[in-house]
Amino acid sequence: MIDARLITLRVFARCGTIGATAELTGYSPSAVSAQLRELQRVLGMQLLTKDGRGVRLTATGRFLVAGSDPLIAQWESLRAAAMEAGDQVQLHFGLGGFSTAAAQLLAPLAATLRSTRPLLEVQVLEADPARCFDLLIAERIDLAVIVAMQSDTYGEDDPRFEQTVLLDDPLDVIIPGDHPLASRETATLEELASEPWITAGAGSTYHSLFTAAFTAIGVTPRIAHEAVEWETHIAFVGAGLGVGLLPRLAPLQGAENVVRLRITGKAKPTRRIVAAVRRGSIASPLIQESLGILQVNANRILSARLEDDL
Amino acid sequence: MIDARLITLRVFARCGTIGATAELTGYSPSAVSAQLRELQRVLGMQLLTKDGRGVRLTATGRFLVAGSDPLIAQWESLRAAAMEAGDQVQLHFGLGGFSTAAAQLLAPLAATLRSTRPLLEVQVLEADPARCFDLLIAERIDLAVIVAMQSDTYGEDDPRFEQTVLLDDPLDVIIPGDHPLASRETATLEELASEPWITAGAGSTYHSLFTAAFTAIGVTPRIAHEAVEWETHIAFVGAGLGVGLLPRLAPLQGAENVVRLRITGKAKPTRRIVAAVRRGSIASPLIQESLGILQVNANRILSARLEDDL
DNA sequence: ATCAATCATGCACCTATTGTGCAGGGTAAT
DNA sequence: ATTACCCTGCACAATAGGTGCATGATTGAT
Repeated sequence: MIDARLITLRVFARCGTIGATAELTGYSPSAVSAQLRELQRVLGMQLLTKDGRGVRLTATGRFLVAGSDPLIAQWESLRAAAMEAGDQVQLHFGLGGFSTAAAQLLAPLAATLRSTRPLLEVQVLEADPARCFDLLIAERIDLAVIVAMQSDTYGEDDPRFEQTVLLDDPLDVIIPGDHPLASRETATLEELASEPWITAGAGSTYHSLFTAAFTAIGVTPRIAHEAVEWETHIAFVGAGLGVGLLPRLAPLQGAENVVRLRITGKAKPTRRIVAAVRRGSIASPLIQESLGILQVNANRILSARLEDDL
Repeated sequence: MIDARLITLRVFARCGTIGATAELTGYSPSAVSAQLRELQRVLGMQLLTKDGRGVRLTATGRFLVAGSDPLIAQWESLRAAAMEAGDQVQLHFGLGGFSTAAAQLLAPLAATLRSTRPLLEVQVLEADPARCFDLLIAERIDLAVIVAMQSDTYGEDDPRFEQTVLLDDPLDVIIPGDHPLASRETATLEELASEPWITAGAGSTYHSLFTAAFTAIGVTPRIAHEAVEWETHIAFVGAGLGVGLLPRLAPLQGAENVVRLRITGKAKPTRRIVAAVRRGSIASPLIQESLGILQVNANRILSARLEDDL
């Protein structure tokens, strides 16, 4: 119910460029440009200034964007309360998440919702955590399952979101089958410190997890290779190119010549998996139900592990 | 920036019928109907139910409308703060008021604004107090100058508005020039209690002022005639049909055979003239400036009276 | 009981908002 | 200087959203 042009402005405040805003919102750059111009006209405010070859928010623009956070939250909250009060049915629901989460948590959620709410059209978008937040701002999705990250752009207590912890997913090490430690059940990071490591590209979510794990024990690992998909990681390890970290949730699915070991010792790196929604919307019955389903699934995974560990 | 369809819903909540909503918002009934249907669709809520030959808000609808009050206020507040912070210029400004106020207070205000803000397009709508509030809700006007009234629909502390007292305008009596009291300067209501009275139609703002004045002294006046315009009141009095009340602000403008007397005694009826704006918008620089101008004019009127009284 | 009045809504039609795609112009980087 | 990048203006197209009239349903009056 908040004017779409204001949403566009908020997305622009995140992206900084018209082009990126267009990509994120699904409009063309011309449309974004025209929308923002129109917004300035109806409000009688100058929100943008030319800045080099791009445009930049004015002080007024930044003020408006910052001030609109509580407005959005209040609307979400009102909408949620009305849905709750009226026992109404929602007809569209956008979910976002990264690959493993999408597979392990979002897919079952979507399936369950499809059966409990036949009228609901569920849409799942695979996207990395940062983009998930962007998509939440752009109102392209309503709920995201992501790896918690303390990036410089989105904090845990960002006024635009509310986050709920789903589960802590520990990282295992994967090593080649012919590695000296391959017959072990567990290993410490220190034991593997001098190995050639395979990691994700700098800037990705996993890279920061990776470096955090090693700075915790005061070691700078030697990075031999970079891979994007877990499947590639595993293949690299299987080819004997080095060792790597693999989240417990990511399946090893019959890989040749790769062994997975639990990490013990002081540094036990984990990734925290959280659900994020726009602030205010958490009271919505659909969100509540979804969070419940996610939590149940997360607990199922956790208890399966406990049995596994016995 | 709040979706126009939500505004329409709010207006409907006031009016109760699609037709009245259309009239107030300036749309056609079909458009209002379509808008509300579309609103229900995008929100996935049932807001209206058939009720006889009309429609009625559902519980969800009422909930949503009530909950949207703070949302609107917050937006107005944000908008005002941004205008203030950015020193921006507004380009449209809608004013509303009833006849005397429009003439005595709104006209000078509009004139002043036209000179201080050449870019601003000022629009004045003449409407009675109740309709002014409706027009504020419908966002057709931004500021209204009205007679304070404790009607059943709009209270002084309505969450949708903020009101500022401009001046208290005393009511005088007007009597025919050949009346026994015509040579006096003042009179009490009691002295005139048995006269035939001329008043406004039941339901109008002035009618309630009129009755309030007489219930204060415990008298039920005999109502001889009803008139809408002050000019008609005056003409009736001039024709010797009875006596009437006339606000000090309303000019007697060379009427034949009519004398105006100040009212003294226990009951000194006055009408309180206030400015009303949508809640939150009062911090806007344009509103602030306008209220200042109105206040200056009101004080000018008051001091002119003081001189007059000497 | 009939008739008229009152309301909402569906439909055909139209307008104008709002979108796209491409060309152009200004600015920074190589 | 050349290239690459980003925003914007323009012609054009889609479509959301408007009006007016006819229709159907319901209430109140004659």
